[in-house]
Amino acid sequence: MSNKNRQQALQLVKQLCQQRGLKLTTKRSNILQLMLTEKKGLSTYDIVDSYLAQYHQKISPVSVYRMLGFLIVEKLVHKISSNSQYIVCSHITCSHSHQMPLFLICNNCNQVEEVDAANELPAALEKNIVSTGFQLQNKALELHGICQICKNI
Amino acid sequence: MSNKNRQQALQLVKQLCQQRGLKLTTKRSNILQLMLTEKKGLSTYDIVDSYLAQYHQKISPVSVYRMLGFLIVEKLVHKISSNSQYIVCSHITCSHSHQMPLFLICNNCNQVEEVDAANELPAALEKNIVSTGFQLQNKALELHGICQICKNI
DNA sequence: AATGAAATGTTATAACATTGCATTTTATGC
DNA sequence: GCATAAAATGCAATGTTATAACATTTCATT
Ligand SMILES: [Zn+2]
Ligand SMILES: [Zn+2]
Ligand SMILES: [Zn+2]
Ligand SMILES: [Zn+2]
Repeated sequence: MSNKNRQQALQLVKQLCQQRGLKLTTKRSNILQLMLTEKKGLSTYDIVDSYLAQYHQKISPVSVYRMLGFLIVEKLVHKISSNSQYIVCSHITCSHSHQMPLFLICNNCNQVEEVDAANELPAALEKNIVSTGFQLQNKALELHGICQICKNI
Repeated sequence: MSNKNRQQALQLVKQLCQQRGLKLTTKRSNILQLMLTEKKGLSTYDIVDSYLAQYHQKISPVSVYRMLGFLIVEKLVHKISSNSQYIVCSHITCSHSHQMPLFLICNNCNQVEEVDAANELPAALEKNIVSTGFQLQNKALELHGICQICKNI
């Protein structure tokens, strides 16, 4: 994300936190900024390292977990559970709500692209499981493969 | 899985290993049997505990990882990466090959049901990602929710 | 300034996974 | 049968991801 877009995103998040009565503390903000500069998924410990590099300040993994927890609850960040990494929600700059995000995770470069399930996909999925009586809760799909950039290298 | 079906599955796996020139050692077989008795996903360490309880013999986590690795390579076992658990492939008793398995994982009881994507689902998924240039590799979908049994409790 | 709630720090530990090397088991050629 | 090599397993150490328990700091409210 470009510097300008990052500033804009941060501004919007600030507003949003104010609306919700939440505190976007310096460290929470720093972590979010840090994540906004990356299109890649980051592990908790990646963030710890990156935080030190960027802000010349140590932060403990425990704190990072807690701050990620905060950001996830507020739907600003997603956890990619298949590889224990975290990304900023692609909808952070818009009010757009999710229905069924698809995470396209590159096994080569770790980039994660978040797109929305469109057309008949949600219905097709539902149709596939309705006979089992299973009730879907987490509707995000984590898809692993090779991104366009890596494919063309 | 019933005792009879388990014996049958084991018999088939034995044959299959012979065909492929693989050794289904006692411990590998024990682990597979152990997993066949469960519809739940098991973690590596669950298997360590269960192995001790069933066979009165200690086995190290490292060994379990290796044996799971063997079973996964041979497509007899799946890893559910979103919760680090392992299940026997539902197709173990048939020659049926996968195209796109759906793992329906109960967040309450941990049961995993493996069903095959049917009808327009694979095509719908492909249609959703084709414009991104992303090339899907691992086509399994891990879906979290509540199973029928837990829903009705 | 006193108070209390939220955030953050600190330490320990749980849970999941891999590496490297030693030993045992098994298959194979002589 | 026996030597040899390869495969499987054991074992110790370490790495990675995550949470629990408790202490301290920060900050708004009174
Ligand atoms: Zn999102
Ligand atoms: Zn890539
Ligand atoms: Zn399967
Ligand atoms: Zn259940």
